[in-house]
Formats: sequence, structure tokens, C-alpha cells
Amino acid sequence: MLKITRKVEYALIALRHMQSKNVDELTSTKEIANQYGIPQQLLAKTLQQMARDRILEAVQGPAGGYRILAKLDRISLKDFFEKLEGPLGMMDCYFESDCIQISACNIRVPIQRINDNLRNMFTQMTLQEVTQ
Amino acid sequence: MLKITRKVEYALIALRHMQSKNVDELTSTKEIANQYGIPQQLLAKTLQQMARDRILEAVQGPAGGYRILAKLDRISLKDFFEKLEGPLGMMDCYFESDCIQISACNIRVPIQRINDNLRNMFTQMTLQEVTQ
DNA sequence: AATAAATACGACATATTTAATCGTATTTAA
DNA sequence: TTAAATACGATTAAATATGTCGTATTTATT
Repeated sequence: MLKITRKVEYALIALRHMQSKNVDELTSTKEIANQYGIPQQLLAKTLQQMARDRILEAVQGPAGGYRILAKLDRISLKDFFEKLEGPLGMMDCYFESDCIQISACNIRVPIQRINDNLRNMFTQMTLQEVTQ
Repeated sequence: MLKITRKVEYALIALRHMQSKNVDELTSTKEIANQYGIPQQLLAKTLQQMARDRILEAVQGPAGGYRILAKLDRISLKDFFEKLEGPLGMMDCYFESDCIQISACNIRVPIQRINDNLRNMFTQMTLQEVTQ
């Protein structure tokens, strides 16, 4: 429980790598995959998604690659995680209302308390803070 | 990511159920399983583990069952989660040192920052607070 | 003493989720 | 025209979580 996924891991590695370069400089998937021993195809998908989410900018063609597009100090860790993984909650019943046993359930409030604290925490941390 | 497991879910349900009773009163696995629609065998294992962890007290034989043994306001959510699920960290490299690419890894510090915040948060919440 | 109802627990099976790979298309600098 | 890069849906593989089975042990009740 509470494990970070590879997708998020690879995304953080890539961001941190790009942060060590000049802002306009491009980084290819291959470069990162080789340097950190990451499956290239999988990393590619992650970077593509980040480009769709306007965190990165993609440049196609040879000598292409990615560079950081967004202001990382404006993106909370919560938003970052949710962009990559979907809604951030410790239980689905936090979002869905079709739990079969919802009427009998006695821990909705407890779970909500934990969830709220968790979300608060990740809302207060920015990507910049974490990756700088 | 960040999903609570059934084990933890069932443990919370059981605790909350028992909290609504007199402190000495026993609750059987069957009673909880029936009332909340939980697989009895699986719940049984969870309760057995909680008994081993001295959170619950088990009484065997017919008319046996479990009652709350520990002071719930003395148990942090971190300890509770770790008793049930093992070390609480967003990445294993927080605990293990045999990561193959540890030398190339550039996100140990970032991950540690997230981890520390997470652990802090769960250290400050007590089981009592959550389930009361 | 026998029975029945409960906990104890290892081993196995199934389901779900995550991670990785494959194949193909598109873009564009050289 | 070619080669090197991104784009992305489909599939496979691996890992984890969830659930079940079988059997043993304990003990109140009869």
C-alpha cells in the first residue's frame, strides 16, 4: 500500500534530469532510458502523457525530444499524481457511490478523514519543491 | 497508487464495530463478516494478525471472539499500517539498499521528502482519532 | 466424554493491477 | 529519401492483492 508507481517514478527522474539542463535544451527518451536503466518504451509513454498534460513540450523528428513546459512551482504534487494516475484517494468509495455495501459500511467517515489529510498534504507540496 | 488494502479496510471496520460495544464484550468473526458482507476467512486472518500484534485480545472456544486490547489513542496510524502491511514508504529504496541503479538514481532525495511528509502525517494521526 | 462453535494458520487458487513489450504510424532534420 | 525521433493502441508478462480450502486447536455446553 502507498507505493509510488513506476510511471510516477520515471516521470520524476525525467523531470529532475531535465532540470539540470538549460531550459531550452531538449532531452530524448533514449538518453534518459540509457542513463538510468529504464525501459525506453515505457518511459516514452510516460513522457508522452506528460506532454499531453502540458507539463512537457515535445519536439518531433530527429534531434527532437522533450523540455519542461510548465511552471513546476505552480503544480501541486496532488495534481501531478492525478494527471498521471487518476483520482488520488485511499478508497474508491471516496469517488464512487455504487459500493454494494455502502449502507452497512461503518468506515466512510474514518476513510474520509485519512483521505482529506493525505490530499491536503499533497496539495501543499509543489513539484518544484520535490524535484529541485 | 495510495490505495488502502482490504486488510486495512476490514481491520478498521472491525475496530469501529467493537468500539460501539462495551469494552469487555466479545465479537465473533462471523458477526462482523455477516453484518458487513465481508469474506469470513479473510476477515479471520486479519483479526488473528491484530491479535498477534496485541491490538485485539482473542478468546477461543464457543462463545469466544475478540475484544479491543490496546489503547487506540497510543497507536499511530503509521504503526497500525505497518503492523498490518509492513514498512510504510512510497518506494522500497527507502528501506532497502540493494537497488541496482542506486548509483544512477537522481530521485532519492525527492522520494525521501515525500516519504518523510507521508510518514509524519501518519505518525501524528492516532487510531483512536480515526475510528472514533 | 462427546459435541459444537469458535479461533489459528499454512497452502493454494483466483482476480486485479502494474509493468513491459510489440507493432505500426507520424514527424522532420539531414 | 533516409534515419532518428515522438505517438499510441494492443497485447503479454509479472507482481500483488484477494479469496478459498483444509485441518488443527481450544473450550463452553451437554
